[in-house]
Amino acid sequence: MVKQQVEREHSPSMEDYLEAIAMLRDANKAVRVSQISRRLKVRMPSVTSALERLSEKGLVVHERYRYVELTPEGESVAEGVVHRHEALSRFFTEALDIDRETAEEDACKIEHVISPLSLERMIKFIEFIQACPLEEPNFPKRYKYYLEHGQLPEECLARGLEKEERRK
Amino acid sequence: MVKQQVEREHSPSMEDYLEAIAMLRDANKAVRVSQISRRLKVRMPSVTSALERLSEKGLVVHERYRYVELTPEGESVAEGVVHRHEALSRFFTEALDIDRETAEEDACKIEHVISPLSLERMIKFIEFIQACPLEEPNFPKRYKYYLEHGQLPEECLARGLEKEERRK
DNA sequence: TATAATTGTTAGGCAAGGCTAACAAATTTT
DNA sequence: AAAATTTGTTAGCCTTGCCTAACAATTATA
Repeated sequence: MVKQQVEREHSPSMEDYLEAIAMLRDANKAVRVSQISRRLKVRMPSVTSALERLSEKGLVVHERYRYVELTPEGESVAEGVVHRHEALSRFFTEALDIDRETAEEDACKIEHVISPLSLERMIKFIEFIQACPLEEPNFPKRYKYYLEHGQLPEECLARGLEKEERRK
Repeated sequence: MVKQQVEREHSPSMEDYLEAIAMLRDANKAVRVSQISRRLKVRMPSVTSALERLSEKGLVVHERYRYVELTPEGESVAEGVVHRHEALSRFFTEALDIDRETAEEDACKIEHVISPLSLERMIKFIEFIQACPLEEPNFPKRYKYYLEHGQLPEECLARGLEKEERRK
């Protein structure tokens, strides 16, 4: 069986534009070039030319000097990006206990390249650790202890010692 | 306090070249343009021009028609990339139980964009789950059960049921 | 060693995606 | 409504990073 890399449909840059447009619209209603420009920290001419490329692909509708809208197709691409972003961001904050800012930055980059499988596993991972609180000092707590103190908490060490005992 | 994104020193493409050169050298000794070309699946002229850019940055040494070598600086950049790649790949396979092929692909992409903090946390995460085997049906096992069966294993469900009981 | 095959380079093209400068439309202010 | 401000576009430039075609050097083979 031949490895067939599924070529990404849209570039990171294009995905960023679509995501920004979707989020501005959700927050503001009408989306303007200047807002996209500020949000993505690129100059307005860059936005204009990006919108041209997105129009050609049928992902946005944009008439000169007017508001920007997503086509249904663009909408669904944007939705996918936002979904990946949110899952990643949750995974970083909730599973790895990373600060929100770093989590957001990493999500912004990784959302463009992660495979569907890895994403799904991260989502399942969070579901799992939230649904399976076997002990009171449960998984996330023990993990955080390890992060803070650089060594395992009592209940883990106890086990480890037992093993060493046996070895002696 | 202003957010100061640490601008990545080298592009994903440049990092890929450095990584490939380091790995070919470790496997083969002398590194040739054709090998890099095959490994990265780009044509030879692309390699030639990439090597030119890398030379300008002082990361490789390459005389026309001769072998390719890393400078100490290029060496250390390559080392960083390889390190990130390996940590990511381990995290995907060992923590998320993803197949090696997908793990490698994702590592190849994410190694260029992940923050030092997130990487460090993934490494710590693996250390932790390997060092803290609190129960025999321990974390990785329970997680895999959840992946396979779509529901929590016995020992987790028992707990959940208790709670539901209390609610009634 | 002459020839063939392989390897590598040069030249030149192209798309993406950013930028500035200059201008034009739209909107706001007076 | 005229002037000023803001917003958006056009034109044109630049870099990265890939490509093909043609040629040149190197290496292997007859």
